[in-house]
Amino acid sequence: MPFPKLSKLELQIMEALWTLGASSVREVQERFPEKKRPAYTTVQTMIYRLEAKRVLRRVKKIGNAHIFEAAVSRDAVQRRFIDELLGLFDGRMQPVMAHLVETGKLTLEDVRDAEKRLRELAAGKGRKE
Amino acid sequence: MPFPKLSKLELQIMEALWTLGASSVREVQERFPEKKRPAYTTVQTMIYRLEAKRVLRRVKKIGNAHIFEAAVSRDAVQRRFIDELLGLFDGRMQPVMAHLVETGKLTLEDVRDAEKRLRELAAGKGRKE
DNA sequence: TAGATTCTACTACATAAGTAGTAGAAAGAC
DNA sequence: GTCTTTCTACTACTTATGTAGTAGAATCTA
Repeated sequence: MPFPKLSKLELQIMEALWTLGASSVREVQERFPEKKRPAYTTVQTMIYRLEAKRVLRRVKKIGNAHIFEAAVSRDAVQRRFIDELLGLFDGRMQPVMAHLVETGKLTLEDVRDAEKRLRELAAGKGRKE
Repeated sequence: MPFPKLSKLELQIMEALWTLGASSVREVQERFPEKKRPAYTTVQTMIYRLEAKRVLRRVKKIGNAHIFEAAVSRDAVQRRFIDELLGLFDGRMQPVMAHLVETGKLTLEDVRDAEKRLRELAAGKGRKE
């Protein structure tokens, strides 16, 4: 398998890297909302662990600080996450969708988009894009 | 807050209880596919822990075995899970939906249903229920 | 009722995840 | 060139999670 599972904090750190691009520990740390900002060394530790897992890598040095960048794509990781979650629900999407709609997480546009995509898929089913 | 977060295994155990209704440790254990079935005492331990968290409770005894039942609803737990997931993605639903469609997790029916619900909500917006 | 079976109630232990402190090296400020 | 700041590289500790063994009580079976 391409890469291991990421925990919540790890994912937050990756989010920072995906958003900011290559960054230092400090930059990642400061990406956390002040209220729930972990200590500098906490972020550092997590980054080191992610490095060990090959999920990110150090690309260069600026001043005395290392600069890190993501080594896996946001999409790949998200897919993995979603699959895990669905696995837990045993694929029963109905309640999931219902909740998304009720909480306004899903817009009509999102849904229409999905519908369009589904239609396309249906039309070309059997083919491997 | 009503109840704590559940880990993956814990969730699987709850799934068993939601599906089977009040059950013994043995019944829950046997709900796992043979290949990845944890030891009896593993399930027992998890059930005890869930009991400590008040997520389930023992309701009676049959023979020398305790019978447990869920003390929180499947819906409530699922909602919580979904919200967590979204939080991690920072609410960006588009990739989530895309992935669901691509992997066939979402049917056209699911989507149409959501669309209908959204329309209803839009029509009655501002109103509660 | 004696032996076999099944459970309970504990205990134990490994790995992961979250959190952070410390010592000393490097760089920046003047 | 010294003083200050900032980082790195370790180390440490706590809680959660997954996993399961053991001793002895309770129940079932002949």
